[in-house]
Amino acid sequence: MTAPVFTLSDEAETRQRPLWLQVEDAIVRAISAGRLKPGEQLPGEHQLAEELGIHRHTVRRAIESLGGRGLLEVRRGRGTFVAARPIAYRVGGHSRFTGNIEAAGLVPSARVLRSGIVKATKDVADNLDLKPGDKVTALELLRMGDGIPILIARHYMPADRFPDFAERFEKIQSITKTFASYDVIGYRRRATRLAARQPTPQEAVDLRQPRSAPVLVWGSVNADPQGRLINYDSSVFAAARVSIVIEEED
Amino acid sequence: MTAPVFTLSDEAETRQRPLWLQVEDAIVRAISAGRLKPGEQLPGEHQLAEELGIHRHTVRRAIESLGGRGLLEVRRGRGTFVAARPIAYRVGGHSRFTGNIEAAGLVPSARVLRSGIVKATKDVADNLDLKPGDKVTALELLRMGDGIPILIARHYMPADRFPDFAERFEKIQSITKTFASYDVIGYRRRATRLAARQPTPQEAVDLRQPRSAPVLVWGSVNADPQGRLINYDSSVFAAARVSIVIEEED
DNA sequence: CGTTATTTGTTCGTATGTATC
DNA sequence: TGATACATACGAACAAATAAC
Repeated sequence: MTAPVFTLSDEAETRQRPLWLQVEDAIVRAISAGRLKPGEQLPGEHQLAEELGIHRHTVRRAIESLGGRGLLEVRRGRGTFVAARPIAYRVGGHSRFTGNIEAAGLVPSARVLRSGIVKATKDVADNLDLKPGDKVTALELLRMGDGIPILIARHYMPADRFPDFAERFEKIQSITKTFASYDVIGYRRRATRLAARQPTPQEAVDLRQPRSAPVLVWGSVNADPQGRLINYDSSVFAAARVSIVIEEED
Repeated sequence: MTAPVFTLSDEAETRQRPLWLQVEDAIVRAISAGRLKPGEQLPGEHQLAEELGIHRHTVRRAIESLGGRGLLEVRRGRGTFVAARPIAYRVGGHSRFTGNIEAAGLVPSARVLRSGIVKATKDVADNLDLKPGDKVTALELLRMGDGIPILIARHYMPADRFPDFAERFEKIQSITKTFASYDVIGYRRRATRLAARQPTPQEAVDLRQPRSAPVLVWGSVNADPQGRLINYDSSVFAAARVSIVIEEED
C-alpha cells in the first residue's frame, strides 16, 4: 500500500486548529514534499472530502485560501491544479510590456477593454494635476502572455493635448510609439505608488482569476522632458502570475 | 420614512449576477454615496440578511470579499466597520520605518517575533549568494503604528560576519545603527522584488488582519560600500493599511 | 452537434463554538 | 453572566462551465 497524498495531522491539538486550516496544511505539505508537482491536478472536491472524512465546504475553504496564496489554480468545470511559478516582470526607467513577456519566453498580446474621452475622477485628476471633471483620454488594455492575462493597464492622458490617443494606439500598438507620434520622446516616471488588494468583480473576470487571489496595483505618473505631466498609468497585475522586479539605475 | 441604507438593484438582471455580488455592490454603493462613513459600524449579519430577505451566509460572503478589498474591517465579537484610509509608506534609498510612521502621525513601535541563527532556505541563500543550509542570522520584527501592526520585517544576514546581530539590535533598536556597530555605514539597495498574495495563517495572526485581506511582499538585498551582500530583507505589509510610495532619486 | 458526466460555484438550511461587551 | 456578533462545520440541492463521447 502506498502512502496517501493527503493526511491530516492527528496530533493532540487536532481540535485546536480549525479543520479547514488543517486541510490547508495537508495540501501545502503535499506540495512542498513533492507529492504534488506544478501543473498536476488535485482530486475533486467531493473525492477529497470523502477521503478525509469531512464536508466538501471545508475542503473548498482550504482550496480557496490556497488559491489566494497563489499555490493552487482553480478552474471551474475543469478542476484544481498546483500553480506554476510566477514570471519575473521588470520595471525600470520605462517598462515595456512586450520585452518583459518575451524575456519570460511567452508571446505577448493585447486587447483594448475600453477607450475614449472621459471626465477625470478625483484619483486621476490629482495625479495629472487637473481638476475633477476635466476631460482625459482613457485607454484600458488587457495585456497577456501566451493568451493568459497578466495585467490590466489603465492609461490616462490630458484630452486637450492627446485627444485621439486611443485611435492612434489601435494602429500603432505601442504606447511609447504613440507618444512619439505626438513628438513626445523620452518621457520619464515621476511618482510611483503601490498597493495590493482583492480584485473588483470586473477585474477578476478580465484577468480570468479567482476573486480570492489578490491583485498588485502599480500607479505611476510620467512627464515629458519639459516636465509636463503627460500620463497617469495604473496597472493591475494578476499577482499570482508575476513578481515585479525593480531595476536600480546606476 | 427615510431611504434604506442598503438596497439590492432590482433590475431585470437581478438573477443574472450572483446574489452575494449584488449585496457587495449594495454595500459599496452605500459607502461611496456617503451613507456609510469610515469607522462607522454596519448592521449585524443577521439583521442585514433579514433586511434584504436573504440568507446570512450570502451576506457573510459579500462582507468577507469587501474585507479582502480593504473596504471593510471585520472584528470578531464586535462587528463590521467601514475601513479607514491607508497610510502612505515611503521607500527610498534606504527606508526608515520610524520616520515613515511618524510622518503619518502615528507612534512607531516594534516587537521581536523571532531571532537567532538558522540555516538558509533556498530563497535566502539565493539572495545572499550563499548555499542552502549555510548559517544566517535571522531577525523577524513586527512593526506597528499606534499599536496597529503595519508590517512584518524579516532580516537575514550572513552569520559569519554578523553573528550576534539580533542581540545587538535588541539593545540598539535600529537596523541602521546596528549595522553601524559593525562598522557598516551607508549600505545601499541592490535588487528589489515585489509580490502580493494572501497571508499565511501565522502572518494573518501576527498582523491581526483577516486571512482574506492580501499582503504586499517587498524583498530587497543590500550591499555595503565594498559591494559585499550584507542583508536580505523581506517585508510583509498589511496591504489594507498602507500604500507604498517609491521615491525617485534625481 | 447535442448529450452526458464531471467539476467547481452558489444558495439556503441548521447547529454549535468563541470572542466581546 | 448573559446577550450579541462573528467563526466553523456539516447537510442538501441546484446552477454553470468544461470535456469527452
